[in-house]
Amino acid sequence: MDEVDLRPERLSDSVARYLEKLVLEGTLRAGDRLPAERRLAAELNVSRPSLREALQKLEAAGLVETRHGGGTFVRNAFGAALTDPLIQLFRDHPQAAFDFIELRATLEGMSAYHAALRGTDADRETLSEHFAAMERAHANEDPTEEAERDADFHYAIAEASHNTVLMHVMRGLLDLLRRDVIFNRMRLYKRPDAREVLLRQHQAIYTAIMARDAEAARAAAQGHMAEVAAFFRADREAAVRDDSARRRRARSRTS
Amino acid sequence: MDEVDLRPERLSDSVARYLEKLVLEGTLRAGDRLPAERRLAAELNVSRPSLREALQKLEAAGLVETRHGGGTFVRNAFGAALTDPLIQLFRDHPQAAFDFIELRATLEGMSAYHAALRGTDADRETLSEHFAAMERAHANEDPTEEAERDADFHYAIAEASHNTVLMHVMRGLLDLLRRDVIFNRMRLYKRPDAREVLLRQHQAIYTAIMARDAEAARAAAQGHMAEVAAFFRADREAAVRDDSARRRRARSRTS
DNA sequence: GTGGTCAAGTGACCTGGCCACTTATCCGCC
DNA sequence: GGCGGATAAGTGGCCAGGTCACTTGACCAC
Repeated sequence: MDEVDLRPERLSDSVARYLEKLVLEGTLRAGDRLPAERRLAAELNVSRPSLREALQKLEAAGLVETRHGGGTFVRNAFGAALTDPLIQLFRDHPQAAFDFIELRATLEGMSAYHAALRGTDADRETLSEHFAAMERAHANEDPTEEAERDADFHYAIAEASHNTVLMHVMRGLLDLLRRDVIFNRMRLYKRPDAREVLLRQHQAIYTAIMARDAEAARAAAQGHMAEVAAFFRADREAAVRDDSARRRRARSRTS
Repeated sequence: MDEVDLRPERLSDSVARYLEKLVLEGTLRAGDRLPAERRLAAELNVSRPSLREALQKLEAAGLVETRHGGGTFVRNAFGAALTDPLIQLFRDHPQAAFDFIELRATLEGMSAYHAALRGTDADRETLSEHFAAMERAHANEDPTEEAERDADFHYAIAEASHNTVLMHVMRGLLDLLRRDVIFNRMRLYKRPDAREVLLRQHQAIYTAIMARDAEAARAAAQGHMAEVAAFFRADREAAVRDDSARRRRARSRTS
């Protein structure tokens, strides 16, 4: 028996869906200003709270932007791509991002370890291909591409570990990462020293697995993630320094 | 000039962020029911509409689910995303249970390690309670109850590790155990020798964490899972023997 | 022009209410 | 004793109507 859900749709949901449709169809274009809440509510024959709930949802989804005394505006549809709810979660709660990296360190270590032990020749071959692709992206100075190939590489290791459950979990974690390309990764990969270091570490993991040295593979993978954590931390600290510098400039201007 | 945004946060957004934090930290667990809107609004000192806007956003993000006359419930955002595919996996490939145990060995090790390092006094207290409950269930010879308390104990360790992401992943995995999708643990717990050994190993993990000995805690947890794997293997072999015998009997009846 | 003031319009937030649905309890029937 | 249906309490869904703070633009004085 398939599960069904006959619950009637919430009013705010159908309103949100209606407005979403208008944006997608192009009836409402980016930059357009929506009618005032009171008016729009009247036009749609719904109460203002219901309309507001719908607008909040659209804003959370990145489709719309509201300015306090100004009005509500349609945003670039492009904006919708970079506002995944889960990503948002990690952005709003920085500690969770650290926990994420810490967990990945352990799982990447386990992946690399078992990949070295149990990887077949076919696994090694695909791994080699992925590593080569990563090197090419690195040479091309294409950070976005490099980040993608990075995720591919790590997933290939998980596959080579021949632990299906680990594979599934890693896939979930890496998907999260992939969707985050724009925020964290770009900043990480823009630093030339970081890109260089990361590539060398990938190389270390790769050679250890190819040499069937399980312990070395695990150590390399964990070291790699430790480095990512360090960069991440440094990135945060750099932001703090920038803040301080900005404050200094601001003060010197006013003095 | 750098872009700045001094607009004050919307009330509904800070409410949403607050509730998000509770879910991330594990204060609100998946399946928990939130207080009624009127009550929760009063507790947070906000109006019901503002709370509702926050809840709508959380629901859109998949963190929460509301049923019309029933209440609002916390959903397992990551856990579900990570473990839902696993249910399918175990149905199609029962032998993936070995992989499951192997992964758990690593994660339980990580949990125990960090629990020993970072666990607070409050964590140790709840851990003690869970361990005591497990001992009671053991003495009462109640396998079902003992298995439940077992899962509780392991989850308490994950909580004490203070890695929120690890916590959610472990919760997803332990839920699979609880729902018995992986193997019939009842059979495991029915073997008196197994129960005895498992309890002793739990004791070892427990004392190591209480003594703040991280390495010992990890070793104990990993050893524990190794033992589970061994029992499981034996159990499977016994099941195979039973099946063969049953088929022989069935054939002899029909002949 | 430039700077300031002022009023209209807007979103943010609240109070207080009604209705529909869900749940559990209890009661009467079988 | 168990089972099905009524009932009551609690819950989310929705609305009306209002206050406040902010933005905007027009207007005015300098």
